[in-house]
Amino acid sequence: MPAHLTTSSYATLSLLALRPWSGYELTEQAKRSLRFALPKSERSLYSEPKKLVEHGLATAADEPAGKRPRTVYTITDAGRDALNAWMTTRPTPPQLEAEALLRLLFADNGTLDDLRSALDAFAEDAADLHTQVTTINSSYLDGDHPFPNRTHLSVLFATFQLELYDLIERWTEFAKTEIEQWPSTDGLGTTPATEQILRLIADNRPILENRTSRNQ
Amino acid sequence: MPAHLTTSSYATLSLLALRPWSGYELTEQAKRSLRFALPKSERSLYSEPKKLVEHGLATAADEPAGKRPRTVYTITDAGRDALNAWMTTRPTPPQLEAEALLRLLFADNGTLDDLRSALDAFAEDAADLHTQVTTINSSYLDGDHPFPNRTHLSVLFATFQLELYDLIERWTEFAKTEIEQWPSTDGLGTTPATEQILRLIADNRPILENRTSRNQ
DNA sequence: GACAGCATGTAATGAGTTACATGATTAA
DNA sequence: TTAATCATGTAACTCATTACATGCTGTC
Repeated sequence: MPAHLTTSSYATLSLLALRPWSGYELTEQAKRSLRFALPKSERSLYSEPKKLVEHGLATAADEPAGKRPRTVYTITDAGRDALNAWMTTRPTPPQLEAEALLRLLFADNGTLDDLRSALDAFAEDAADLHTQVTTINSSYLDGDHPFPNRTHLSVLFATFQLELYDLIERWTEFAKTEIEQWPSTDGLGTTPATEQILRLIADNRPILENRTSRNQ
Repeated sequence: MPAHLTTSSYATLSLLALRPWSGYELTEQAKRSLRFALPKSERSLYSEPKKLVEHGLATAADEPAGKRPRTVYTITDAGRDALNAWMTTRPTPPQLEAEALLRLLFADNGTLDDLRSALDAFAEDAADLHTQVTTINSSYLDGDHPFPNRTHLSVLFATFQLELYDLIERWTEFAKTEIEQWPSTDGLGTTPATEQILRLIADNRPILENRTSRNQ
């Protein structure tokens, strides 16, 4: 009995729905697109297609490139059906993994400078990703999309990334302004600023808006 | 040679820096706080403290509760040093896992209704998390924090979550408005709306602001 | 005193990452 | 022709999740 299908399996299947790919091509493609929605499935895509074949959702064909073996995977009708069915199910909740936030939460184990560096790195990484997404999408204006009839999807998809990275950059600025007031990382407890933020939270009012540019 | 220390190890170590915990308590605590920065370390926290002990960063004491074994872990000086050192290193880039976004990227394998449902679920999950964070933090106003002298950290930490969930809710609204114009999920390619968005991206101008409330 | 639920932990399984190996292709 | 890099895949290992086992605690 083959193992159960995971989100990574369906992501792989979704790629196969576009066209047949070799294992290597799948990992490359995952690095480009899947990475922004399912980062973990980047390297594991050598085992996923095999699982799909076991389930009858794809077929494997050996197409040696020279003397090297090369396996090309193709989706089956059953695979398309499975994909259709998956599309009707409820997606799992979003999860953010951000080590920089962990550093903030436990910042009292380090210095203020450590915390500032962590926040700077957070913003930098977001700016990098921002640039990547902008570059790729700008090229679509020149008709450079690998699947031109899917541009409407990938562009709407990209808007989320851009907003997210923008948020990270704006929030980081805010956080850095807040900690400028701190004499140290530890033991401060409920500072006046903390209390103001807590009131905003309790009243469900926006925080960055109310505290940014109102210089401390 | 014990296995290498991961981010989860340091997260565990950070909790131990607060006070000693049993294995069970650690997993419970992880569900509360760590979950928002490092979602994966929720259940794996039974093996992490053992690894810390192997490295000499924590000690394990058997404190049976009745006849049941119960192991309580305590951080060592070497553990605090390791934590200090970790705090000076660069955090890894943030990663978002969002199956709902995957559904959007490959929406042409399903119906428009499937896509709408996925987006609704995305917003709902964000609203849920939003409520959770608001509830917990509101209680801090009544002095209800388990580590009162750390309130400044956990509240600033929470502001990021709130902004993120708010973004998800706003973006979802935007995305739903965009797809209202679509006759189907597949084959649209570069629609007029898509092209306008692409221009905003290329010019590095904000997207939601420019397209929301300008009714299509 | 029986049942539900909390507290506690181990074991088994499956997923994801890293390291490695090796053939093809291109640049110098 | 050597070196560098790309394309291709396997194997080993670590990590994460799930399932399970068992004892305590309260309550009706």
